[in-house]
This record gives sequence, structure tokens and C-alpha cells, in this order.
Amino acid sequence: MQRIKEILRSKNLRPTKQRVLIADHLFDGTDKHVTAESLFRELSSNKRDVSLATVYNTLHEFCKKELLNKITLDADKVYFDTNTSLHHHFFSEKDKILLDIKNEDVKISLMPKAPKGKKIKKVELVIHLED
Amino acid sequence: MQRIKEILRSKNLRPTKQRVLIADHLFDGTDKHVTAESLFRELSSNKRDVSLATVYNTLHEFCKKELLNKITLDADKVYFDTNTSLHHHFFSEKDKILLDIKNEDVKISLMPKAPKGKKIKKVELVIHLED
DNA sequence: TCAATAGTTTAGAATTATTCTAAACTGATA
DNA sequence: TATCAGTTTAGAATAATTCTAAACTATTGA
Ligand SMILES: [Mn+2]
Ligand SMILES: [Mn+2]
Ligand SMILES: [Zn+2]
Ligand SMILES: [Zn+2]
Repeated sequence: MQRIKEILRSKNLRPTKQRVLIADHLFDGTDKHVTAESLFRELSSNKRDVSLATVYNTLHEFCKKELLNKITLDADKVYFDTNTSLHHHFFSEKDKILLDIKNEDVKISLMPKAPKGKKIKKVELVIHLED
Repeated sequence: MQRIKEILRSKNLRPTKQRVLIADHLFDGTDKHVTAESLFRELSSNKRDVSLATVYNTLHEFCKKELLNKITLDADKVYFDTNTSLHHHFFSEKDKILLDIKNEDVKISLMPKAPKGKKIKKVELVIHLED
């Protein structure tokens, strides 16, 4: 719990009850891809300590502070990735499931150069799956 | 106009007034990335010959018949691509603009293998841009 | 210790892209 | 030309997300 509070403080986020609960759930050491709804559901399975609005607020703040990465490859459902290291994804549209691809399992040996006046912010490889 | 009707007939789509109007606009030889709204706006600039529901219906049908490709990389806005050949995209989240990357400008020399029981449907490289 | 306050949480309303429904319409066919 | 499957449509419904504004709370400095 102290570890979680440290993480929050280090990002200038007050360690409120709700943020600690959310961060504790998210940063438990296992990589996760959550949606606002899935996270809200998991948190409120027992007690209702966090509102949906706070889940949204917190996910966005965590993104801004680079504790999470936002992934949008499905209309109407944004995923948040606790694995903030460089990596890619498999995506099964049918199952709505995201799987990590380790960065070393992909090699892009030729990349186009960015259009004039723009910089490359992120290179995202999505491998869409079917059965 | 006859060319457009041929395209539709070849896909077993009745060349209705609305579909011809839409297809004529989409398949004019230049590659486009449209949204339902943008297409609806462009079509109804003068006369109102097509309803928004029909725009949605038609875009989905054209996708099913592989006259278009669906691209979802922005929550709440689906893009439809008239360029159905193999290629990738730059995406500027700020401008909400998609730019084609020619397939030969990208080389992926190492690809992970699909998870057991799944096949690779599509490999999508999205290069996110910033200023 | 505690008051002040900036930051945070919240319920519920609003927004918005998209889908659904069911009735009216129309292109193809015989 | 009648028939009917296929198509279009307005408007309602849905659903993820954002907004609003009032209540709450962690922090801080007196
Ligand atoms: Mn939507
Ligand atoms: Mn949405
Ligand atoms: Zn991931
Ligand atoms: Zn394209």
C-alpha cells in the first residue's frame, strides 16, 4: 500500500482512497488491458468504493502521467494498458481481446519518414486475429 | 455512371439511386478516408438524397463486399478507406487525419506467430503523428 | 491542531456515434 | 405490370464517454 502511495505521490497525484484502490488493482505486477467498464466492474464486485466517473478520471490521469497507455482499436471501447513498455498487440475483434506481443518478436526494418512538419509519436502494430 | 452500376451489380447490390450516388462519390479514382458523417455531409451539401441511416447501411455493405476497408483507431469514429489494397497509415490524432503509407515503404522483417487456434486476418501498422 | 483551499469525487444529465425498428418505397423479375 | 425481396428512412434506442456543479477531502501553513 505504501508502494502504491509512493507511485501516486511521485506523479503528483494525491493518494486518495479511490486512486489507491484503482492503482493497487492495476499495478499488481501483472500486465493488464482494461476498459473503464471492466475496471469499474472488477472494483465494485464487493463494495462500491469508486464511481464510474472517477474510474474515467483516474484512467485519464494515469495516462497523462504515463502510468498507463491508451489503446484505441475498437470503436466505442478504449483499452488502457498497464504495460507501458514498447510492445505491440494481437487483437481478436470477435473476443474483444488484446494480447501483448513482445517488442523483440517484431522487427520493422523499413519505416516511412513522417510527413513534413510532423513527428512520429508512436508506432503501433496491430495484428488482427480470426479463428 | 454505367461503370458505377457495373461495380454494384458485380457485388450483387442493386444500383439504387442512393448507392449510385454514394459509390460515384467514393469511387472517383482518388483514395479517400471517410466517416459516415463526413460522407453524409458531402453528399447532402446540395440536395438531400440520402439519409444518414442509408450512409451507414451502405458503408457497411460496401465493406462486406470488399469495396471498402474499415479502419478503427479513434474511439467514436470509424473510418472507411476506398483504398482496399494492402497499405498502412499515418494518423494524426490532433487533426483526425489519416494518410496512406505505401506498402513498399514498410518492411516488417520479423512477425510473431499467431496464438494457437487463431489466424492472422490483417496486419495493421499505424504511425501516430504529433507536431 | 485546525482552517483554508486546491484538488478530487460523485450522481446524474448531456453528448455523440452508431444501431435498431418498422413502415414506406422501389428495382428486378416473370 | 404485379409481385416481392431488397432497400431506404425517420426517429427512437443504445452505449461509451464527457460534462456539470455540488459535496467532500488531503495537504499545508498558521
Ligand atoms: Mn459509439
Ligand atoms: Mn463513445
Ligand atoms: Zn499491451
Ligand atoms: Zn488508406
